[in-house]
Amino acid sequence: MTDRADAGRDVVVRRGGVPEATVGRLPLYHRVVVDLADQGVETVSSEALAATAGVSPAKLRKDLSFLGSYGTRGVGYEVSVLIDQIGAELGISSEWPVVIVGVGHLGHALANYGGFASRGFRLVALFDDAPQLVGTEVAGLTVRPFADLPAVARTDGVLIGVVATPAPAAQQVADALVAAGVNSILNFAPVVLSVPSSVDVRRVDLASELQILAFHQQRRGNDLTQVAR
Amino acid sequence: MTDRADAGRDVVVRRGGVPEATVGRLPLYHRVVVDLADQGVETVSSEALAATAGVSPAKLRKDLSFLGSYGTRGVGYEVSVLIDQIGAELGISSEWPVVIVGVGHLGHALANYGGFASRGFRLVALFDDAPQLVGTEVAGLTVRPFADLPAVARTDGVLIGVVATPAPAAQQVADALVAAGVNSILNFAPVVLSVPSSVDVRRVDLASELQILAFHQQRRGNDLTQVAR
DNA sequence: GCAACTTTGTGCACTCCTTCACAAGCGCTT
DNA sequence: AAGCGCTTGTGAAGGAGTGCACAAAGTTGC
Repeated sequence: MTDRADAGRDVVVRRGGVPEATVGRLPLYHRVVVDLADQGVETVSSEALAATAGVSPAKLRKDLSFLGSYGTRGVGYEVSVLIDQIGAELGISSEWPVVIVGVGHLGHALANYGGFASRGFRLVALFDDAPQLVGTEVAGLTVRPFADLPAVARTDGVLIGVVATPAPAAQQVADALVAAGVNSILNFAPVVLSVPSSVDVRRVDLASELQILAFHQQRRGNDLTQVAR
Repeated sequence: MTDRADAGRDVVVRRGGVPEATVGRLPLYHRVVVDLADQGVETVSSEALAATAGVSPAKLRKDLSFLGSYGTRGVGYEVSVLIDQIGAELGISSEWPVVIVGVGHLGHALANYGGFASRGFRLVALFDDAPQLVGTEVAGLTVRPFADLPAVARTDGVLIGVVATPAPAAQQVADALVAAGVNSILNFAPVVLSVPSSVDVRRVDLASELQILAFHQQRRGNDLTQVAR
């Protein structure tokens, strides 16, 4: 009866086995501990850190435990150790070359975002085909025509690309990125990109976020009218 | 937080009980079915719709089933019905007034985002205290000093606000929004906002998204070196 | 050097979400 | 009008994520 009951699948995944939900919170934790370090804090308890990050202490401890045991019982976590360990897990030690396609307002905003270098990213190129943009300088980089993508991607080994174009252009931009060897895409265009399964796409969509807020707002409103007679 | 012992634990939550994970996907579904309607498609199966939205058919059907039974067995879903039902669930019939605080590149990009009206939102004001911005016109609206917020919020009944300021200003902007009666905040500043528990905050953070991509990229690379000997 | 105190790390139970598999139901064809 | 093929809707199972509670392990004070 117990033919394959002992198959080692029930074991909690260890090396490299950080749960997805935890991965999603690591950048937040990283930001918070860096801020603490800037404020001169050297040691922090899970309770204080959790409060700052807006999560529960138990969740925070469990998340950190996936990276190893870097806390000191009775004391807390050393901030510098957390920065190093979370950073290592996120690959901040490496320097990922990144390109942005689309230099409208959004592309401008992203290019001028100050936190690239300190988080392990290096912005290597901006692409846009609008004639009035090509050749201009944005955030210290010269805007290049999109046709230059393959060359840049090959030279710099770009694996991560940001799509900040209008919706109609997004799919063919994504296709070109994939063809150029990019296999992680951050998509700000309000479309669902169709890419090979080997490519990882994350979608950031203003309207979706607003609609989720509105949904909760509406539900709250309904509850209130019910509760408040 | 609230102790509601009588909450239907055995019974499947019914009226207004759409699971959070489903809520997060409804805007995506809505966008996809609207696109289909624009293309002249009148009927769609869960399989086709799921493929277009990038989710599994079973998940899609279960998600839609929380809104009611609006499909026809053997045929599929009528696109126009889905638009109406998902729209109703998301509160698109109402028109939520929204304000944006911070009119840098990001604020510009958000203000010029075309999809507000068609998704149940109405952008009622832009705020920024930079002297060179106040009084200028952006996306058909005149940029106003942040001090005008309370008046606008009261007049238009604003419940949803977008924070597109630099990090240092975000917290006090959030405080002012809350004081003005806004209780849903979409925060693009890379900080954790501290707000009363009655206020709903969603955070959109470029760096976090990139870091999650980088994490997977790194893991993929490690796997490859391991697998490929 | 020991006891009291503090805080981590984690097993366990529980809830939430996803996937599977199939009966129920609808339209089309013959 | 009856059967056949297709697709929805949904119970049930499985898996992932969260919260609880406490033992383990470190520090401080005496």
